[in-house]
Amino acid sequence: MTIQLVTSDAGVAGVVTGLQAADYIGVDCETTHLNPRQGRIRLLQLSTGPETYVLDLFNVSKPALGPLGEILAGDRPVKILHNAKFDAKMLRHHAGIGLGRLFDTYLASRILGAGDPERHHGLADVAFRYLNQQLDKSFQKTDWTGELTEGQLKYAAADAEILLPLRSRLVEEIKRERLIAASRVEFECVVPTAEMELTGIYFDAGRWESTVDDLEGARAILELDLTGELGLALGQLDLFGHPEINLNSPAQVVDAFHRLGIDVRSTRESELAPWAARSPVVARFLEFRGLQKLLSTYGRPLLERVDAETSRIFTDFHQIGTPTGRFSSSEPSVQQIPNLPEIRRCFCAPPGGKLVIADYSQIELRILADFSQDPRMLEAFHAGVDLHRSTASQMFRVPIEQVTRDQRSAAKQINFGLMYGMGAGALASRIDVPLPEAERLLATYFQVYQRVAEWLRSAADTALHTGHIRTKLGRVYRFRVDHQNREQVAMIQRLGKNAPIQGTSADILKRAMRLVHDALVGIDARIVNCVHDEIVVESSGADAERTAEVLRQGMVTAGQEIIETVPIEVEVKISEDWQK
DNA sequence: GGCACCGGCCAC
DNA sequence: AAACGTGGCCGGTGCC
Repeated sequence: MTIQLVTSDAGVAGVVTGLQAADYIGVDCETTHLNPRQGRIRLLQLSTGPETYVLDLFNVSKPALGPLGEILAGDRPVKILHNAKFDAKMLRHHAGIGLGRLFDTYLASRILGAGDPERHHGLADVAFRYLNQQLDKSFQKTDWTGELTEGQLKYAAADAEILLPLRSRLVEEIKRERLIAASRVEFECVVPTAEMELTGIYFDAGRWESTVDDLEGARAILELDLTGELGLALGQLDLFGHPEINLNSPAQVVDAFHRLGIDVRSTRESELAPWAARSPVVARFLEFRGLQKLLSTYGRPLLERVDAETSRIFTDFHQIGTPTGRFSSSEPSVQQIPNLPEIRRCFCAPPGGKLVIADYSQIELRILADFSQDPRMLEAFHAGVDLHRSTASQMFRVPIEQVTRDQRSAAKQINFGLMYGMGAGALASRIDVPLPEAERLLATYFQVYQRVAEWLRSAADTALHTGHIRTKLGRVYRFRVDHQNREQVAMIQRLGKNAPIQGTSADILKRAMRLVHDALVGIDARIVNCVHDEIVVESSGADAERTAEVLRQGMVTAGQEIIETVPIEVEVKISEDWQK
């Protein structure tokens, strides 16, 4: 292979010529920082295999990259990258370049890894696993701002060059494991995810600050009160002779409760809740803990995440964040923001804009209906009736309009719980009935939905006996089964039921992300968040209605592509802020 | 001081 | 006691 170093605008034409005939090109960036807003691209490496071009972007101007941008944005040649989200963000932010058709060796490796937590997926790990080749990553964290060394250039070129043979090997594996459809959806979701991260979520810090002040005031009063009462019970005094206790220490709090005759084993809410009715101190403690959770996790930490210039929060989305295929998000996680109006309303559109919020209606139960082909469940969804009400009506043999609130609630608990592999014991405690009653309810449920019962059984069996499950798209989750370990066997049986459903839901959301992203071209709108069955788009006020229609259409289409026998419903709302 | 673990709890 | 799946994050605790 040869390396061609390009250090001026004049050199770009030669690169374009060299790349045009290629079917595949390896693409990689070296940057001065991992965060696109804090660092720049130093090197852009492009490899056809025999030829590797290394462009020094400190010395090549953005306009000169135009023709190269067209190659990168197109469908051919296919771009091969390792963790393309990173390069996509850098190229979009600093060079205004979008990525077209791509193959991501990182995501491919994760898909093939099928959730194995032992496997690592850095480029060197993947190159070693699939090509048996040692890759030197010691230059990765060197200083990319100054005069570049021969070693740095060779390292940079090698990273791009290896992507071509790596793709070939990974494609063989993907075909062998029948993971083509899942890979395609993942690859096509990279650019929407990258752009969502770059956009960030607008946040009203002023509003949140005043809410935090109020909550802190309320917490301070409770803290004073509880420290007095519980600290006194403990008999602990500080230097000034005042009662002392750490309310954040479950051990100390349990101890204090014991001394007050409150016989609890832990301080978790479900344990304390029954006492709260009789004991004001327990009630106040629970109130304190609620505020403490809110403030410690979301209060100041959220404010510190707000970018001062843009008033936006930039989070990391992990496209394959879980073995089932779901996204996860971190620093901060925007998938676990409490569903409280005073918090959610701070995630809003910038002045003059709108948030368009769309979520799938009961997508996991629809997936269960599709997998099981249960005639009664299918019929309920086709008729468009309230599924939980319909379930209750059939279980309790009452007309649908006579279903009581408790009956519907019990049916709902079962509908949801069974997808997680819930047993009679868990059901009994959730709906507060004796165990035999819960067992009877489950038996009745399975008489109504016989095919659901069969599917759940066979899903658990498949997991246990084949050691893997697949989603509708064919994504695989593999587990090691130790048949001697009873707890683990039970766990795998529950996973066998849940993972295909949860994973299929993730498949659908990712497909939707791509369809929506593409359909929003030309509309003043961009995706700002996604939460498992929900996509949030920020738009201008003028384009909100169009955005809503595009969003609904994209999500429905994605759902219909992947589950064909159950209607898909998407609820869409236009709002100033992130409220349901 | 950093790391791992735990109890606890937020989202879907 | 734990109890139905997937994550991330907090403060406390104990270890090196």
